[in-house]
Amino acid sequence: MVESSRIAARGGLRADARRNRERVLVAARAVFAEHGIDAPMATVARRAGVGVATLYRHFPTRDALVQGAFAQQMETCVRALAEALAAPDPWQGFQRLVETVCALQREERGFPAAFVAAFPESTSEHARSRQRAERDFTTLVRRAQASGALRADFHPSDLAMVLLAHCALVTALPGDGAASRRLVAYLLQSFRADAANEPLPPPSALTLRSLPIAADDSRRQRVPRA
Amino acid sequence: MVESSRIAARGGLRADARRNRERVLVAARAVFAEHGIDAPMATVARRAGVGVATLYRHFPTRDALVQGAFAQQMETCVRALAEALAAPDPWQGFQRLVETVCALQREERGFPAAFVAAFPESTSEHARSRQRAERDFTTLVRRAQASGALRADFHPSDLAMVLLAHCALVTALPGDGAASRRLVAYLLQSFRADAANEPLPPPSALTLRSLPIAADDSRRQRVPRA
DNA sequence: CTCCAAACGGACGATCGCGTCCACTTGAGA
DNA sequence: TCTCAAGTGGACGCGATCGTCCGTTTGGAG
Repeated sequence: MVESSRIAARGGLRADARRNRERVLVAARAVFAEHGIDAPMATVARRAGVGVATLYRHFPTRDALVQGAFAQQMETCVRALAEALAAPDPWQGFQRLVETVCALQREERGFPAAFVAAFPESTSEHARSRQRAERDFTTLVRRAQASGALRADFHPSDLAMVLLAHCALVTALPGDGAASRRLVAYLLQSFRADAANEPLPPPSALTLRSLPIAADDSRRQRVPRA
Repeated sequence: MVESSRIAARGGLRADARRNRERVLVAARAVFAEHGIDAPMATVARRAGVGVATLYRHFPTRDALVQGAFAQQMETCVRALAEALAAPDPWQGFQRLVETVCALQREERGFPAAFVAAFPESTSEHARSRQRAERDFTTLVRRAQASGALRADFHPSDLAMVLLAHCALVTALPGDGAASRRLVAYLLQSFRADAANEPLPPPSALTLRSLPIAADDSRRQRVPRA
């Protein structure tokens, strides 16, 4: 009884199973960072030192694996949003939020694609947390606009736009933080109210939910010109 | 003699070969637009009503096909640059250039990826025209900065940054011109000198040449949650 | 220590895209 | 019309990835 509850408490998995699961997650992060989230499952398995079957038992689909691998980063994003909302100056909060998320995308290679790709899918749990994130972000935007720092015509959907564009930059240019940082800086400046000298085209219907499987980064190889 | 020169004048191809070549190009544009530039060669062949062998004879590699399919758009880009240089107001020229190229990426789906992907490769001819494009663009930037409209810390490499980011947006959101237009508007505003209220991080080493195989858009499919 | 269900690993059949090869067709010069 | 090189099409062999199946191993309860 004591023993069995100890197992249940640790996820109902046998000790070796738990260990393997963890190994797989570590390997997945490494492989995804190196080869993109479309890397062969077998590669992840080999790197983890387990058989494919083991991998598939723990994560039946590639998406499950991706989700597992980057759960921590997602968590960080959620936390960043909470912090942004709690910040005394809403513009500061907004700016920090964008910078934090983009920095995360920059640092954890493979994550950006995962981040963008993760949204469309809907576990009821995920759907709810996503909805909450959107609502919170909208609140943040409104506050920042009310404070006069964020331009009035900024639309919450612009966040998805930024993240998508930024994701591509990071994915396409592994290791080039410079471009990423610069893009973010440009955009943040144009989001300030005092830069709003000209009207914008209408916002897109883009939402964090419901959207785009984005730029994956399968490193395409040039065919050597014969 | 008259006959043979007629053939030579039309590319040295037999009438049916020429016809097929054209069909392939049309099919390629359609297929690339629909499935991304990584679509199976066989799909293009089928759509063109041709055998694979025929396709491969005309275009030995996928890159050759991509290049052929979007040659016209590339041409348009080059022309746009020339026009921008010729414009009386360099800022106007700059702005129109960015808008034109982005519009092109928006309209001809599949082209953005082709555009970005096309640069790294170097036929001597291509290399030269690329170099020229970069030199011309740099000139344009300098003039626009001298006129006082373009912020002084804008760096020519920022163009590549914009195109890359924009490419991802267009590719990921087929049919959503809104996001694309909005991103371009935001960025153009932040490029204006009068928006340069805060310093930027240093520019990346990013060049049009020598760079990134970008976001392809192989439509990844959600695995239906069982 | 014994036992068995949980966990494991890797072989395997299936699918897919690539690019070549070769036997057949056809355009066009004579 | 005749002829043949140019052009064509599709079958084929190769290699990669997927996801499953099944015989073997092992954790841990009794």
